[in-house]
Amino acid sequence: MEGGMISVDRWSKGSQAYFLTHLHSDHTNGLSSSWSYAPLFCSRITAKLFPLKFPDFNFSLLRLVEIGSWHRLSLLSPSTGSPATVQFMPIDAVHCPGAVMFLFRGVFGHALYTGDFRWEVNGERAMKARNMLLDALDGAKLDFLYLDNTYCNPAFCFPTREVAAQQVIEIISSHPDHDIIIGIDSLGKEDMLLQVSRSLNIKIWVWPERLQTMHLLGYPDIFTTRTSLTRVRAVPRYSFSNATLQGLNKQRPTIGIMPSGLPWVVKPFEGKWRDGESLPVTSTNRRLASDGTPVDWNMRSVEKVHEYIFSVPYSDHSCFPEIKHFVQLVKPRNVKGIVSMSSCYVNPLYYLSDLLSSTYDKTCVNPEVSKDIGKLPRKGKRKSEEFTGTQKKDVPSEVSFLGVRIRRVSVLRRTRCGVKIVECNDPD
DNA sequence: GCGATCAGAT
DNA sequence: CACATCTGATCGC
Repeated sequence: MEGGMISVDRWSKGSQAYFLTHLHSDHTNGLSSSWSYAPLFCSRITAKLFPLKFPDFNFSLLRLVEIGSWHRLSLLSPSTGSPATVQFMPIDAVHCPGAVMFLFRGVFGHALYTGDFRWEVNGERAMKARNMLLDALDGAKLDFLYLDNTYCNPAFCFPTREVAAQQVIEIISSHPDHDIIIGIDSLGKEDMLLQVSRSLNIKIWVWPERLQTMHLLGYPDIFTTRTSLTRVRAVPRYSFSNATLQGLNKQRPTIGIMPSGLPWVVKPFEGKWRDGESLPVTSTNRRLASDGTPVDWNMRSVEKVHEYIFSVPYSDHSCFPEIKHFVQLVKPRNVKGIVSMSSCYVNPLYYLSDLLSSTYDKTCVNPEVSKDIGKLPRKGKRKSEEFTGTQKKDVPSEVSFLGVRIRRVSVLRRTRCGVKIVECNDPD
């Protein structure tokens, strides 16, 4: 939309202020060293890491903002050109280093963009952040919530990161003669590695850029780029594969550990499981209930998904019970998921409809969304079929099994897009 | 030839 | 399915 005032994790031209929640690349699409549209607000840690990703950026545009403080922006109303004030507060998202949510206050009311977040129900940092948010709202309801709906499905329920890290430790200590490969990204899961290192009194190998990140973040000297110093290596997730592990095992006995909220799947599951049949723990497959929704993910624990590979439910995104807890807390009038698919749309309200029906402002609901409230997921598995037009067609089993609503388009691609907030509601 | 965008894979 | 990331192809300049 033309004439927006502020953009969050969205970098196209036309806003007067831009906000970056964290430095994962799916939130920086469109940002580059040559980007220079307007001031960019982010947390202190994000600003510190920023040059690693965008070395030639015009840093005079960066505005580091303190978590827990209200900041005032004087902007111009896009429609009238008259001055308009927006206030905002960054709040700890407890996702990866530097990650924050942004709470906005203006003529539109209160709007919260969560970015990616994990607020464990009894987590110390999450509780502090939760109190900060409630204090900032001061009894007001949230008018707009832009929610990290990555795992907004009751099928997703995983332990705290501390428990999951303990599972990693147990896998490593039960393989005393193996080399260990752990798949991680360019940012995030540092605390898991720290917990492993301390508990087993062992250093952890990381690749050179990652070591630089660790140093900038001020982690103690437990990370190294010298392979001879440790049998535990954290490697980029994209370089972690079945083939990699098979290759490594020709040299030395090696196991891989994949920390993820999603089971790490070697191959997509094509077969059929009878309802009620239990899976062996070594299986890579998941069982479907008769309505097509997955079971067995609840309280899912360590899973050996391959001869050499273990999947551990360590997630930097909130799982469903945490999302539910969060939504109950902020009582939003309007919710929009920040993660969507171009081929299928996971309506973030779907499994929250009971919670939202009392507070939800029906007049703000996109008709597409309101139609869905109270509807049941589609049942059963379908055969894959080319999508056309607007008529209902059969959908791939993987899509219906997630219990999502289908919006067909030509490409199968996940998108995570930021948002542009304009003067009078109408988010996006 | 370069950056932005997209498809595909891990 | 997709956690986030990289590589390679293609498009427009």
